[in-house]
Amino acid sequence: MSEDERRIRFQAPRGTKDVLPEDEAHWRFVRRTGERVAGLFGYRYIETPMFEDARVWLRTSGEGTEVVDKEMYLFEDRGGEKLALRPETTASVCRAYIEHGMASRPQPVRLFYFAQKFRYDRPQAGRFRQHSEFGVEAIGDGSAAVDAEVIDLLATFYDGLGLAGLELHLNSIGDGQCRPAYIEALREYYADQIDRVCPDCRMRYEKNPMRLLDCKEERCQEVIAGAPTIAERLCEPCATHFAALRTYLDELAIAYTLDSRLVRGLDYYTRTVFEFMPQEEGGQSTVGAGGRYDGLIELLGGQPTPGIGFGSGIERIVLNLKRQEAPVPEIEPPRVYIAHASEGGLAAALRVAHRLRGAGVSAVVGGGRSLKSQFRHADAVGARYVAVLGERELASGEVTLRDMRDGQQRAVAEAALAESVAHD
RNA sequence: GUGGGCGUAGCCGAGCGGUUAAGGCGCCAGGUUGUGGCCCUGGAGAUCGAGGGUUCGAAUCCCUCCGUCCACCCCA
Repeated sequence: MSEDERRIRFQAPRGTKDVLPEDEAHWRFVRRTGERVAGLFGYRYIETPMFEDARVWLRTSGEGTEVVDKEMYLFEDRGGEKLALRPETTASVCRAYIEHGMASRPQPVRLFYFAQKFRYDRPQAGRFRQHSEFGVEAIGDGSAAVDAEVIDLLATFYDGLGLAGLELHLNSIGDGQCRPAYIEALREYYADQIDRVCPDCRMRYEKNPMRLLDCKEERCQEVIAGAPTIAERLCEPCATHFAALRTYLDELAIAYTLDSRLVRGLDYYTRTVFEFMPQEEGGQSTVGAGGRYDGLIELLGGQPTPGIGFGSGIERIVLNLKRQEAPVPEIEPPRVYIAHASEGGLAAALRVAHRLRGAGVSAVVGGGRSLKSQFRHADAVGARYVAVLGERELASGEVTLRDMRDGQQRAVAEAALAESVAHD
């Protein structure tokens, strides 16, 4: 190794980040809340590989979408398999549903997950090349009641986190029956206005007309305002489904904003689509989003099976919790810090710590330094008690126990230590 | 993929052509005889993001790259 190579300072790759102990309280709170709420709704845990056959996404996400065209991490392994780092989780879970014959389980199959996703984006605040998300999928029941359930689950999750000010945007984008006709109507409308819109929109007109509605360019707004909406063109079944969902949401007292311009970035969505976003203005706003995907299982080679789910980015949740200074449960510091002096003291300290942990009491053993140092250290890590094991204690068989909160000290038999520190 | 701001020790941050590269936080140690939080003293820790150039001389000026942040795009 050359001198130059030896001096390399490694960094986490662009767009990735380390989650450090400073963030532990937030991350574990989000995780615990997700697990708890998923349990409340009867959802079961699933985990799928971080990479798999690239076709799982190439076949489902849609050509012309950013995710497939330019954001996937594609690679070949040593055996020549064409693989991709998971850019989104739903298709992966659906693949598992088919592979493991979950159609023969009671329907719908309710699943939740924590997963990393990878997209080759240009990073910015709240946007990463690797991010984590909490998500659920309910597969095998096309009823609007399941749509309401999934949205309710996500709202309950945010509520449990104490995230305030999120607005639910809701839309129906129709299905194979009505969407083609709508897209035709949209194209017809835009055909006359095509010279008035931005270059991006001209491209959208060709490749992905639904996204025309999503354009933020000033010059396109007037055109969008006059465009036909999907709402007025939904086929009877889609309209009925959407109306039912709205009734259920009203029943659940879940407020929402109808947003006829809400379009998702993946092609497999049908009917219900939704997004939760903070009310403040700003780019990377969406914290959680999802929708129904009634054709997806079939695209992956399974029997026609309806499904709906959402994903919610944990980095963005944590960002919003911090912005709002929302309280999160603190991480418990070690209960007992075991300070020692002399060699025999260290061995005894290890034994005492082992015994405390066996009794369910957290304990850390001080390093080889002066007692003064060990006390400073104990204070710095926030230990409630310090147990001293020095020559006197080794001789007497009792440890000196100091309550760091009030400074009171007393001698305690080793066997009684766990009990002595158990209560406040 | 496009445009812009920024990059000095783990963190914050002064210096902006010639300094042994401030200061604060944090870390480590000491303030006598086995003990924390406050205070005092000392110490470790900086290829001044990287490479190239201009100059007698560059952390300070120029170029390239990398990283980061913001907006767009897209999305969680």
